[in-house]
Amino acid sequence: MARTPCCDKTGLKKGAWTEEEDRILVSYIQTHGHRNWRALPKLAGLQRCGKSCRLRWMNYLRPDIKRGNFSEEEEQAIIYLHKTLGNRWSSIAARLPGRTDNEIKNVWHTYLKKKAFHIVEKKASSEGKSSWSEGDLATSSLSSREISSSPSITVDYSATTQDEFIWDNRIQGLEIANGVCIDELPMSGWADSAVTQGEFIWDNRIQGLETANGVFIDELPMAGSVDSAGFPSDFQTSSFLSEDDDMDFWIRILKDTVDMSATLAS
DNA sequence: AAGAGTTTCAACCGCCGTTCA
DNA sequence: GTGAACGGCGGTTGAAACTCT
Repeated sequence: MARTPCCDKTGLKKGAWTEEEDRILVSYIQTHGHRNWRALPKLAGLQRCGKSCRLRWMNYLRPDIKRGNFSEEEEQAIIYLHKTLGNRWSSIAARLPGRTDNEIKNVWHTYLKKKAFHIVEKKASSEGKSSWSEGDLATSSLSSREISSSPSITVDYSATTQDEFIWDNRIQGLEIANGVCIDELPMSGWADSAVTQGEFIWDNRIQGLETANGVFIDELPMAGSVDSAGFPSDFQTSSFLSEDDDMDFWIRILKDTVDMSATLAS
């Protein structure tokens, strides 16, 4: 069966938005919000499809959008987060306040990718490797320490409320030291709903860990604004793990996270 | 000055997961 | 349980701006 189009495009305008269209969209959203993107253009009196309105608002008109060039710190953060998350632009954008996924994607493809390659190339050269390829970027054990000699990544985990906020730099330090973002751990799809405490078998150890500790890993208190202190002085930063560590790698991160969470909460 | 080539980035497209009737 | 509607996402496009010759 043919897929239904997102909207009837006959008579709808495409291409660059005019100032007048922007004004209408902003005015409508400020007054009524944007509960239903598909219905919005008709209600606002715009000859655009709902998706186009959403994109324009999310990527350009939102009041919290930060315009202008990316700072050195933001570039370092993108390179580091891309190494960790891959092309998950929205996940990367969620950690850079005021920046959109589209903007980050554009910046990556225009010049940051080359910059990251340059760092990998420099590393390969210092290790006596004669040549490098695009794959090296994805597989290299590039840590934030190699991206910048003094990492200063400003990350905003604003997904949960400030009331629940129990944060200090140790969790960020845990992420940086291990080259991961804790809330991106591969938890979904692995868990066996039948698992109980003590039944730690290969595929369900993560859920077992949750059960044993009475927590949900993705609800750990990691949200809130993080300052850019980078590595806390008392945190071990010399333990970047290779991809070969696989499940043990993740288990160790989760165990550390659970322990840390308990310490912070007490 | 002007035309060609390159870069930038806003916008579009189509797929996918979630929600809801 | 099912399928349509919807929002969100990443890949891609193409016009405008910029640089080079």
